[in-house]
Amino acid sequence: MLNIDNTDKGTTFTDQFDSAADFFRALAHPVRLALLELLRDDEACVCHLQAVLGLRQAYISQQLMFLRQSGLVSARRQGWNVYYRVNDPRIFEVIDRVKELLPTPQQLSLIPEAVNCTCPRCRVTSRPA
Amino acid sequence: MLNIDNTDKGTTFTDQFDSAADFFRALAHPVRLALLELLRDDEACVCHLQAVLGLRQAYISQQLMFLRQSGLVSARRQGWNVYYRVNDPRIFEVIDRVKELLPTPQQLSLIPEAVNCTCPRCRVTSRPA
DNA sequence: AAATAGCATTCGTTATGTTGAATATAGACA
DNA sequence: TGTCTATATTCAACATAACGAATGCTATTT
Repeated sequence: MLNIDNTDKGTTFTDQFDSAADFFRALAHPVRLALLELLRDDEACVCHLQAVLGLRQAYISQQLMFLRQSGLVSARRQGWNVYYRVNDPRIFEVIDRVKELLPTPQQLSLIPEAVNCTCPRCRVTSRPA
Repeated sequence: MLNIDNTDKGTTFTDQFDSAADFFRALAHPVRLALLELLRDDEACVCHLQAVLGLRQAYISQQLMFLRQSGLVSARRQGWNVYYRVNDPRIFEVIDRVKELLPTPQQLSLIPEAVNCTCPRCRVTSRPA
C-alpha cells in the first residue's frame, strides 16, 4: 500500500526507486562500462580484460566484484582462468540507448586487440602472428 | 585515434565511457529518480515536489541542483515559484527499460497527492476540498 | 608436496557523494 | 525600502566509493 504522507518509516514513494538506483550505480563508472563492453559479444577471462584495458589485475577484479554483487555478471572457472559473462544481455539495450542520447559524437567503440594476454583463448583468437 | 596499449595519457578505451558514466551517476539515486518521475508528465514547482516527497526543501533543491548540473532538468521562475522540467523526455525510455529488467515485482508507481503544497497550481489541481 | 599461474580479497588512504543545519538570495508586495 | 515567500547555497559531519599495495586462495603442473 502506498504510504502517502510518509508518517512512519514504512515504504515511501522514493523507496520504490532503490533497486533502480542500485542498477544505475553499477553502470556509473567508466571502467565498469568498459568491462561490460568487452563482455558484450562473448565471455572473457580476467587476464584478457586486464590486457585489453591495461589496468592492474587486482583493480579489474575489484570492479568485476562490484558488477558481480550488482548481479550484472557471473563468473565461471575453467582451469586457471575465470571467465566472466553478462547475465542479461538486455542491459546493452539500456547502455546503447544512453549512448544515443548523449550529445557527444559517438566515436567508434572499437575494442583494442589484446597484446599481452597469454590465456589459451587469446592465443588462438587475438594473436595471429 | 584509438590508443591501443595505453602507453601515454591520451584517450584510452575506457575514456569513451566517461560521459555515459556521468549520465548513469545522475540516475543513481532514489530521490533523483523520484524527482524525475514527478516531472515525467509535467513541470512542477519545488514546493510541490517537497510536499509530495515529504522531504526538506533544502534537500530537494540540492538534488535538483545535481540534476540541473547533469543537464537532465531545467528551471523556470514564475513569480514566487520555480518550475522544473525534464530537458529530454527520452530519459524515461531508459528508466522504464531498467524497471522492466529489474526482478522486483513492479509496484504501481502511483504518485501520492500533494497534501501540504500551497502553490497556485496545487490549489487548483490537487486540492479538491 | 612444492612451485606456479591466474584470480580474489583485504587493508589503508584519498576522493567523492549524502544529508542535516544554517544561512543567503531573488522576486513580490506593502 | 522593508518584509515576506519560495528557493538556493554553504558548511560540516558522515558514509561510501575509488584506487594502490600487499597478500591470500585455488587449480594445475611437476
